[in-house]
Amino acid sequence: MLRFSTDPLANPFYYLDYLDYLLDFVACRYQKLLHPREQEYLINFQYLPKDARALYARLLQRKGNYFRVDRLEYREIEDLDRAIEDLIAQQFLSSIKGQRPDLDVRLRTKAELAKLGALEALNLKKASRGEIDEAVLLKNYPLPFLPIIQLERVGLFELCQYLFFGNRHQNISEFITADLGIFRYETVDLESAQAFDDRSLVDACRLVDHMRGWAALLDKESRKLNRDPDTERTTALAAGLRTLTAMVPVPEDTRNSLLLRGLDKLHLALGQVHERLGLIPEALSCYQHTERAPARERCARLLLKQNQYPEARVVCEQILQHSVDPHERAYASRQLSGPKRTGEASETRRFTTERLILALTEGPSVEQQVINYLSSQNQLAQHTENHLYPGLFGLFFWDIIFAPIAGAFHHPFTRQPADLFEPDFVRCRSDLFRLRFDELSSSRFRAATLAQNWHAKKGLSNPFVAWHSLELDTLEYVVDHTPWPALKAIFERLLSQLQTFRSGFPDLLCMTAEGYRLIEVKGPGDRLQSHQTAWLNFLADLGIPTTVMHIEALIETSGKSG
DNA sequence: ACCTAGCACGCACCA
DNA sequence: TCCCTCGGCG
DNA sequence: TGGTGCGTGCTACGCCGAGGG
Ligand SMILES: [Mn+2]
Ligand SMILES: [Mn+2]
Repeated sequence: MLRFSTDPLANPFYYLDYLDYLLDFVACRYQKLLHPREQEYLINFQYLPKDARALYARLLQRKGNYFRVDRLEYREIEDLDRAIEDLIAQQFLSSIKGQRPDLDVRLRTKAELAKLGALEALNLKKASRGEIDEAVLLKNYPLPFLPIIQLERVGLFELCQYLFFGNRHQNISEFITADLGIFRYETVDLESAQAFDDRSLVDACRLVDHMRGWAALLDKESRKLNRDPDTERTTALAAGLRTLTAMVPVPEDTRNSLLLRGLDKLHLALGQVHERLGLIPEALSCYQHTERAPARERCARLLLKQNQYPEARVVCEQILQHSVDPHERAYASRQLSGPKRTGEASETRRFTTERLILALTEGPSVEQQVINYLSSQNQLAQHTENHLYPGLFGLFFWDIIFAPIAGAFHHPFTRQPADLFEPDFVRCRSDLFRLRFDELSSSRFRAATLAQNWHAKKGLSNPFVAWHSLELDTLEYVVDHTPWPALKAIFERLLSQLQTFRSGFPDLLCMTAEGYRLIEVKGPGDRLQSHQTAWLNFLADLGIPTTVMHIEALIETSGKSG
C-alpha cells in the first residue's frame, strides 16, 4: 500500500505529499487526456518552491476561491508572502485589488464591520448577515483596503482529481482519513488502472455532474417556492430549468455506464423539478429519456393526471414487463388491477402479522423498544435490517467483489468496483460466481470462509458489510440455522439486481435455540413499503419465519386530562 | 458514491 | 450569555 | 378507517473554534 505519514510534526507537509502523489498518478496514466496547456501548467506547478505548492494545496482543500491574506496562518509555510508572489507569478493565484467591493464586505466579520462604523452608520445593528452584505455594498460604505487573493487554475486541479477518483465527491482528504485509519480500503490491483481513456468522455461526465449540481439547486429552490410562493422567482426558476434541460447532452458513446448513470439521474432530477412546478408535459419528456426507476412510474402518474388512460396503461404494462423495482411494480399492478377495493393487496401476503401493545417512550427507537420487550420475554433480538444477508453476501463473495477485473478499480480508496451496480456485473465474473456457489454448498466451506474473511477483512470498506452493527457469532448462528438452498436463493435474488435488492430486509433478527425469525417492526403510523413486502414474501416462501409486528401505543388512562 | 440512500414519520386527501 | 452551525483539520 | 401520495428529517470520522443569532 501507500507509504504516507499524516503526522504534522514528523512530516509538516504531509498534505503536499498527497497532492504530489495524485498529480503524479494523473500525469503518468492520463497524460494523453490532458491538453498541452494543462500539461504545461502542471509542470510549472511542480517546479514551484515547496512553500508555494504547499500554500496552494492548503487553499485547494478549503471552501471558496477567495481568501484574506491576513487570515492565512500555516506554520509549516515559512515565507507566506513569498509563496503568494511565486503563485501569482505562475498564475495559480491572483490578487484582488479593489475590483471586488463585495468581497471587501463579505470576507469581514460582523464585528469588524461594526468596529469600522459601518453598521451604526447604515442602521444595521440588528440586521442579518445577508442584509448587511447587501446594504453595505449598496451604500458603498468606504472600507479600508483588505488584501484578498483568488485561487486560479482550480478547474485544472478539479480535472486531475476527477481523473484520479473517477467521481466528484472524493478528494485529497481521502488520503488523510485512510492514513489515519478512519476509513480502510481493500488493496486493489492498480497496475493498468484507468478510469477514462477518452477526453471527450471525461468532459461529458464532468458536464453532466455540473448539471446535476445545478439541478439540485433548482430542486432546492422549487421546494422553497412550494412552501412560500413567489411568482417572480417561479418564473425565473422555470426559465432556468428550461435552459438547463435544453443543455442536456445526448451521449455519443452509449456504452459508457458512468456517463449514462449520470444522465439518468439528471433526467430524473429535472423531471421532478418540472413536476413540482406543474409543468407536466415537460416533466414527461424528461422522464421519457430514462428507464431508471422511478421514471416510468412518474410517467404513468403524469399520464393519468392528464386523463391519458390508455397511454398510462401501456406504461404500467411496460413496468410489469421490464422493471424489477418493487415500488414501480407495486404501483403498476395496483393501477392495472382496476379500481381498488380495501383489504385486497396487489400481492398476497405470505408472512404473518402480529399486534403488540407497548408503553412507548420518547428516547429509544421503536425497534429498540421491541428488542427490549422481547428480551423481557427471554428472547434475544438484534436490529440487523439490511446488514444481515447482505453482510453474509459481502463476506462470502469478498474476493469476487474485489476481483481484479479490467476497469473495476482505478485508485487506492475504492469501496466497490466501478461496475458493481451494472447489469453485467455478474456476467463479467460468472465463472467466479459459479465456482463460489458450488463451494458454498458445503457447510464446512461456509463456516470457514465466513470466519476467515471476517478476521482477514475486518474493518475494510465493503458496501455490503456494516462491521459495527454485526458480530461474527450472529452471522455464524444465521448461517448455521439457514438451509443452504434458502441462503442461495437470497444471494441470487440480491445478485439479480444488487442496487435494488440490497434493501428492504426486516428490522429484527430474533434468535432461539431452534432457529430464528425475522421481524419487521411497524410503529404507529408507519407502513410497509413495497420492497419490504417483496423481501418479506420472498423470505417467507423460503420457509424463514417472517413477521410484521405492528406496535400500538399503550394509552395512559390515568393522570392529567387534556 | 454525503452533489446520496434507506428508513421512519407526519400530514393531506380520498372512498 | 449560551447555543448552534459550519468549516478546517488530522 | 385504511389506503394512498408526498414532503421532511435523520445519519453517515470526530474535535475544535469562529461566527452568527
Ligand atoms: Mn427499519
Ligand atoms: Mn420497521
